[in-house]
Amino acid sequence: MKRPTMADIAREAGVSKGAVSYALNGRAGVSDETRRRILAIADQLGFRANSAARALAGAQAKVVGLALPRPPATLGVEPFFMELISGLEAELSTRSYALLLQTVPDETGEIGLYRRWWSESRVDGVLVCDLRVHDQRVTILRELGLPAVVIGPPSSAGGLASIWSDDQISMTEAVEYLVALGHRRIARVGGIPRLAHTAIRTRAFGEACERLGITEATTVSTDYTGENGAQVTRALLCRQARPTALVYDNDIMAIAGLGVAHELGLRVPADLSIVAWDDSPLCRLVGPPLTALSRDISAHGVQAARMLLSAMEGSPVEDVHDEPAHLSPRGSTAPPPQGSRP
Amino acid sequence: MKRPTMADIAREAGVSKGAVSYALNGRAGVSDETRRRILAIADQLGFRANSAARALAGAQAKVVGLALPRPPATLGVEPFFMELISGLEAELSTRSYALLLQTVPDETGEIGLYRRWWSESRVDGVLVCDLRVHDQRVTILRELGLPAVVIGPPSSAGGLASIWSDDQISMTEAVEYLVALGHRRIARVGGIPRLAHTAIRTRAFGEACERLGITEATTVSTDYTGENGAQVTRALLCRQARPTALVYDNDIMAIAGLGVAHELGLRVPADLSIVAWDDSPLCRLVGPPLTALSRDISAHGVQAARMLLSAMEGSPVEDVHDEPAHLSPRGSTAPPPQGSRP
DNA sequence: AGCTGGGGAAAAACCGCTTAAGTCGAGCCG
DNA sequence: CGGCTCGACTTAAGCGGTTTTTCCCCAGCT
Repeated sequence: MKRPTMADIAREAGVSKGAVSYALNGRAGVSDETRRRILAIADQLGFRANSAARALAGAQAKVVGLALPRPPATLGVEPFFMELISGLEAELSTRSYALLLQTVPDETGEIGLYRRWWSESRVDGVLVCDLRVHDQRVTILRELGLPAVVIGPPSSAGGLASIWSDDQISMTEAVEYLVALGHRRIARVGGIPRLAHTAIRTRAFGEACERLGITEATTVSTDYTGENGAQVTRALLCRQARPTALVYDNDIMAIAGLGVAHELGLRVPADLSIVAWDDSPLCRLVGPPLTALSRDISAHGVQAARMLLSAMEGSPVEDVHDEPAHLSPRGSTAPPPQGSRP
Repeated sequence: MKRPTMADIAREAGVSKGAVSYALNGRAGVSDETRRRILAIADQLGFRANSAARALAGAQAKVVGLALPRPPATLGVEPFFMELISGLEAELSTRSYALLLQTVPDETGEIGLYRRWWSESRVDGVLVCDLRVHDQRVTILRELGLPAVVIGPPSSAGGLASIWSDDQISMTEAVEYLVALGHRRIARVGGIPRLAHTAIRTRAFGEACERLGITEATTVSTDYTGENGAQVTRALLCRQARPTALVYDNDIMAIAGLGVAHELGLRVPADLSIVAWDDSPLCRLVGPPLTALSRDISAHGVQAARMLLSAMEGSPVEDVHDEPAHLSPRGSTAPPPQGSRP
């Protein structure tokens, strides 16, 4: 089977390739009459512009890239990325952009990938996630002039357009809620510490606790995996004065934590309250359903894709401040057990 | 910043573009001496062949496509795809192939996507999953001559190379295990019925039950979502003579089912045994940990990518029969409650 | 001396599309 | 009626690779 080319259409319509190009791209230079004829023929032949040729001729590749900065093994369980991807996809596909995906082992690898994508002209723009506090990637991207949108706090975006939700607000809400329930010993199972949003959450957690007079407020770091979350939870719950409430940095760890609580014979929420961050359907499916900081990640993705598309068109793009995750109280939180109240 | 091109290298080295091409691609036609010089210069300039130009010149695009045939919303929770993707990625990235991802609403959309990918020369090959019993997609792909590997049973692959694990064996193992524990009323919460592997599992479930003299063996269909799984579970457990064991077609629904059991005051495994299919880390994290049919999806992905790569090279590719999912007994299965034994 | 053969490399064609520049006839104006 | 503008196309030059063809030079043979 042979692919039809513009030359075929031109021959068929008795015009030049150039005219066909103008007609197909909706540009001036051909009469409406001719345009219609060309479009009809193109349609009938099932013509599709060869993406390589188009990209080569200086137009866009119609591809955006997303580097996934987590080891492949941990990606599977983390619903965040898949939801983000489906949001991105939803927007990109309507504009017939494709999404190029690649996992990278670390920041260096990611920078190499951007360099390669750039020098191969493989993508028109990229989305950057998991921002570090001082992130080299933004520097490189600006240097390369590769359009990019950062999914993360603008404070670390180094001038690139960014979309984020204010984790400080959400964290504060969670802590206030727990304190209002009567909790005084609250611990946090945090994510990877070098990530910018983790830092923000850690600070917010600390500040909120201090403001509310909670002196026993620990944050323990993890790598976001369920195993690690379970491990840390176990350690926390075996302490002398165990916390009465745990705040997790993602939902997977929260679910793992729930499992550990069961295992140790602690009742949730009677003996232990649990708050998850990110509210995948899973949170509603476990027993008890988890109180979670929920936000619409997929919508986040849609928005990010939109921003990137307009950045690629060259229009100046404003940082977007998406709605912060808000607390959805469910069955996993309650006042602390009697004995542990002051 | 300007991208170095082959012309730049040629000028620098005082040779022609053609010589550079030969040198870089390790083909005959240049002396070792010249080749070394060219390679050195290319390296020093950080040269990367423009992927569009390369694709245009008839070489490969170095991209493989994966259409995700599920509504974006359900993708997030389903660990299967993400694990598959990370496996694919692991293999593809070592050979510097990129993975192009797109969600499609239905089979028609997917066929359209393949057509478009083909006519745009966007991909060198595709991976097909979620096979239907009589799947149109395989016909189209053969017609287009687009290299493809089917992730699913060869019976529905219509001659395309396929990689699969024998779900019949696994299903039989699960049923035998439950029956050996003493269960007599077993129900199955199945996946989307028009998918080929679902059909295979349904048949295997029915046959195994019949062979073992289990007369009350129902299969209920779902759309694989946790919600649907919960719903169906609720209905099954409210029946007159409720089943003492449930076999789920994925892990998400199994977890949802566990939640429902808790909600109804049934103890797992004392009152109800649960078997999950696909063993994401989640299964080990809930309480009790779920007995599951586990297989290495990521390895499956690696293998699939390898097959596709060799199919794209034109070598004949044998169907691969991956190891079937095998039962990992955990805390969610036990003999049925006393009263319900015959 | 003349012919052949072959290796190393230059030259040029080509892939399919975009786009600047050029052509040509029609319409308008002074 | 000459000169101009303008719309509708055509021409042709890239884009950055690959591949085919051509060319040159020199060794080897008759």
